[in-house]
Amino acid sequence: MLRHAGLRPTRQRIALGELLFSKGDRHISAEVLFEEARQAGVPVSLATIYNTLHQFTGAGLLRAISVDTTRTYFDTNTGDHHHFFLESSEEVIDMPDGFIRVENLPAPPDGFEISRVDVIVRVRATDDDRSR
Amino acid sequence: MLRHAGLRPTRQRIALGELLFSKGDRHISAEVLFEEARQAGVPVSLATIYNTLHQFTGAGLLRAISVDTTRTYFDTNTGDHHHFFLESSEEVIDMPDGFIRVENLPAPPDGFEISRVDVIVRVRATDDDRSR
DNA sequence: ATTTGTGCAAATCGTTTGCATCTGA
DNA sequence: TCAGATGCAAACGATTTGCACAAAT
Repeated sequence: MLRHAGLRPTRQRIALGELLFSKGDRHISAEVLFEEARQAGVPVSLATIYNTLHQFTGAGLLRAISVDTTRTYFDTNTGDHHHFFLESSEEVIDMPDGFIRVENLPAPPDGFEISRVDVIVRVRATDDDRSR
Repeated sequence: MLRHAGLRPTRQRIALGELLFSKGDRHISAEVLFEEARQAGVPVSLATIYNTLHQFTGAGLLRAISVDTTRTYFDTNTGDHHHFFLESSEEVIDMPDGFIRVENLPAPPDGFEISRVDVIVRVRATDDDRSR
């Protein structure tokens, strides 16, 4: 898989790849992956986590999502789908597939073509106090 | 306007409000607004820019958009509309109104209600070299 | 042997905070 | 007068970078 993506299969890339892709679809931040690696006994530095996430993204194995300005989330599902964002817990979850259809998209500005359409449905707990 | 929002009309808030709202709909970052204020001869600190942007957002005068993890953009158009994001220039522009219809939205997870639906259409220059 | 990746620590960058000072009501 | 606002500089947290060392081909 790594070799196919033009990346040298190193210890840490293999380990991170396993952490990322063997548990189904995930939305993970660098910090969390770092922590998981640490707990799995994989010796890896935070710098390498970032490098790897970006290389994987460049290779099309991951997709970066911006929902939250403070953190970048990486999505292991690179297919065509959209997300819920739980505002309270700052969690990103996949929207069940086959839903959402974006209709009547306007033409992009002249000289531009669509690269991706992101739909993010922000949700909050129903019984939250709405005083803010 | 400020008073109506429960904010004291201070020199800097008035000045920033004018910069923000007298040029039609805008998508602006703290840094850029700071620069504009500086050039307009408005004495204001960056901290106050941030305070003001957040207060305005809290008061419903602005809306924060996250398209780019590095920066927060504030939109002076708080109505129901969506955006194009020009990947090359990191610019946010409004989508002409009356377009885009999001159909067949799945129900939010149990105990949650929709707070906002954001659609971001990322576009890139047509003649860009696609080698990356 | 060469090239590419990794780890560390320091550097960056946007943003936030603490606190003394000022200002609008 | 005095609560609330501002400015400064220091603090922060996520991410990036420079460079010496290690590992893959």
